[in-house]
Amino acid sequence: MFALIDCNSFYASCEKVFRPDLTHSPVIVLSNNDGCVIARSQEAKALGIPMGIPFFKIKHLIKRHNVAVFSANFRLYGSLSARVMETLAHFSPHMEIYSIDEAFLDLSGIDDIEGYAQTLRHTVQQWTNIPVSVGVAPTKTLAKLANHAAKTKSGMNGVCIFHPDQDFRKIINPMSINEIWGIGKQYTKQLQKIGVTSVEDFISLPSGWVKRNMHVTGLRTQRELLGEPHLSLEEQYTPKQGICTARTFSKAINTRVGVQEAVSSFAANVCRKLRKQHSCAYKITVFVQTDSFREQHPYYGYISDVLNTPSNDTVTITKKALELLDKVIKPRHNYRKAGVLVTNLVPEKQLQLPLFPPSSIDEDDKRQTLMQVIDKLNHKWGKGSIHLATQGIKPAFQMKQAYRSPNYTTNLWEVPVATI
DNA sequence: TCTGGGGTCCTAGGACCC
DNA sequence: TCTGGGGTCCTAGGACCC
Repeated sequence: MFALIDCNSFYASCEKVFRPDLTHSPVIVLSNNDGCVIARSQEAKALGIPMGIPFFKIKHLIKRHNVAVFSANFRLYGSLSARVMETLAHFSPHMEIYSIDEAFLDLSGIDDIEGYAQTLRHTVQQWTNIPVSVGVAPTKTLAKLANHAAKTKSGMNGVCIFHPDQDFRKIINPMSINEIWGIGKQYTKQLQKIGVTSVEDFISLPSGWVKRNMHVTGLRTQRELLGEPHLSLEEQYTPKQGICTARTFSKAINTRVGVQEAVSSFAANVCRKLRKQHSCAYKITVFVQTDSFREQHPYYGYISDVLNTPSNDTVTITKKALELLDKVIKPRHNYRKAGVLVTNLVPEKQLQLPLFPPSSIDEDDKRQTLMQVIDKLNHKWGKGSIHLATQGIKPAFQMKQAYRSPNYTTNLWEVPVATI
């Protein structure tokens, strides 16, 4: 049996952990640049604040209902996520961390699953102060639906179990197809067109139709809903196949230097992530975009190139990224977004050296040491404490974060203070 | 004034090979 | 008039997820 443990309103719950005064208040968390709503506490959902809505459109609601507003603080959420996952690891030797706020556990061999799930829930609450819901079922896709039921149906007490020998169809059949894991906006639209609206409708579709229109992934989803497991627990860490850093600028940038500084920073960030997972990249892509909301014909340009030798060196990759930027940027445009993407990743240790290396092995070693020092300093003193000059001293692309909470758990100067 | 970021997987189609 | 068959690899684009 698979259990899916999902943190309730995770980012909003994180913001409440060190703010007991907000325990019963509506709380929302905003995306980068304080652009739109990406998380809402239960109380905020009840006020009718939709997911993803631009912040400026709900300012009146915020004022009227005294909603607590936070800029996204991903450091804090990452740190609290680790605490939750460590707690969950006590409950099964087999766990898959699926996202920042979700994990699958293998609960095979547990007799009293209901009691076990309740204990798990209370333990996470007590140890981390984060509320979670638990769904248990014979397949991952069904566990997702069980979790959804645990969250939304009254009387479930945060736990919902689909035993294979029990008639859980009564619960899932009426559910809407867009609750199914793997059926998103487009498929929902397509399915509704042919009159398929409930889980039951979807299950009864001929598999030929599903295969034709939703490919093998759709077919897998259908089978999983019937109780046949087709997805297994992925316990092993797999390195990422692509790494990207992209940002919307708080204000449009109309100078070449401004965009160069942004792209330099993104390249540096991508390299830091590459080194963290011990990978090197062959291919680099740079993209820029003008304002897609205000311009009638916004410009989206992207360009890629491959390196002779894969690298995770900030100087090498930044140089290449700036070269590419020069080719893709058009003058007299107001840029609103840019990004750097690296793909064709290979493990650091298995580098294929070129026949005629451009630099000596000694120089490479020196460069690697330099990167290690940079990573250490930035880890200790904060991102960007030391950086290439091309990233700029006072860059124009700085993010807007007017409502950021303290880094309670990761910065000694921001730990909560108790006064008596 | 104001609209996020970072990933995965799958398929179709083109280039190229023998 | 009529134009093979069977592969591989790569890329772009579209779907999905949180």
